[in-house]
Amino acid sequence: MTLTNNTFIGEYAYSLDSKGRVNIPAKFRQSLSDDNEGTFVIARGMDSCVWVYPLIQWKDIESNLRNLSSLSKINRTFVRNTARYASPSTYDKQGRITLTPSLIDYAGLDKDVLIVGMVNKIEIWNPTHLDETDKQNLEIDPAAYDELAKNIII
Amino acid sequence: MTLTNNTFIGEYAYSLDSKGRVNIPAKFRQSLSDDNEGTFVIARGMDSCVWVYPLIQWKDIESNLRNLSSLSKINRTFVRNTARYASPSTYDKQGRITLTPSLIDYAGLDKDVLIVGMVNKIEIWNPTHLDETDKQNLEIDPAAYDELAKNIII
DNA sequence: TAAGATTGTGGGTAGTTGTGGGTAATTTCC
DNA sequence: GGAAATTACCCACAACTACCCACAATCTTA
Repeated sequence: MTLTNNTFIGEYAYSLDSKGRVNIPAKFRQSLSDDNEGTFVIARGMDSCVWVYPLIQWKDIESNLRNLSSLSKINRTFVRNTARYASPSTYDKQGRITLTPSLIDYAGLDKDVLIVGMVNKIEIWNPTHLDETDKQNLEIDPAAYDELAKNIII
Repeated sequence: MTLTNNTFIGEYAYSLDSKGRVNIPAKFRQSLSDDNEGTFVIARGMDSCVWVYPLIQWKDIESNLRNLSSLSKINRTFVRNTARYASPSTYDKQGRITLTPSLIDYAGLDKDVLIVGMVNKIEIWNPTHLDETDKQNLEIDPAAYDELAKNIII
C-alpha cells in the first residue's frame, strides 16, 4: 500500500551510529520513485534539525537557485546560505544515509534520533530539541493559525 | 550518486599548499561533464573570494559578455572587471587546481580555505572572511530576503 | 503458531580522497 | 644563450569513506 510518490508522513524513533549513519524508514523508501536514484539531499533545517529531500525534490530547488543572478548581493547570500550546508547522500544496501559531522552538530544530534515525515521532505531531530520546540510553539499566535486556515482545508 | 551535471553544493574545509594548489572536492569533480576538459576558469568573486567556473559555464558567461555593447560605460566597466582577472586552470591527477598569486591575494587566502558550492560555480574563501561577510549580511533587508524565499519552496 | 521474509543495527575491509613533496620540462630574464 | 625561477607532472602515504557481510528483532503469511 503506497501513498503518493515521494511523500512522507509519520514519526519513527531510530538511532544514529558511530559512523554518522541513520536509517531511512522502510515506508519512506518504498514511497520513493526510481528517478531519485537512491539519493537524498541533506541540509540545514530552519529549526534545529536536519532536512532530508528526495533528490527529485531538491533538483527543483536547485533549478530555482540557478536562475538567481550573482550580480545581486541578496541573491548571492541566499544561494550561499541554501547550497552551502546541503550535500547529497545515497543510501546503502541497508537503507541508511550518512550525515555530515557539520549537520549532526547543527541539529545537536545524539544516539537517539526522531525521524519525522514532513510530506515533501523528512526531518531528523534530537527528540529533546523537538520537545522544547513544541513547547515554545504552544504560544503561537492564534491569529497566525487563522491566517493559515484560509490557505488550507483540513 | 549523480546530481545534475556541473552543479555544486556543500561546504568543504581544505588547504592551500605552498604551491598555490587547492583540491577540488571529489564530489564536485564527479559532477563535471566531459566537455569541461578538466578545466575551470578562476576569477575574482564579487565578495572577497575566488569564483571557480567549470569551463562550459564560463563559455556561457563569455557569450553573454559578448552581447554587452561597449557604448555604455557601465558595460565597459563590467566586462573589463570580469574578464581582466579571469584565467583558465586545469586540474592535475590529484584533482587540484593552481590559483594565481593575484587571486590568492585578492581573496586574502591563507593555508586554510573553505570551498563552497554555489550551484553553478564554486567559491573559495578564507574562512575568517566568510564569517565576517555572514555577519554583515545579517543586516540585509529581511523583506527582500523573504521575498526570495517565498518564491522557492524549500 | 511456526516458518520465512523484512527491517534496524553493528562492524570489518578495500578502495578512494586529501596532502605533501620530488623531478623534469618550460618559461623568464639578464 | 645560459642561469634562475616557475610550472607541470608524477609518486607516496595517511585518513577517510563506501561497500560488504552478519545478526537479532520484528513483521508477514500460510
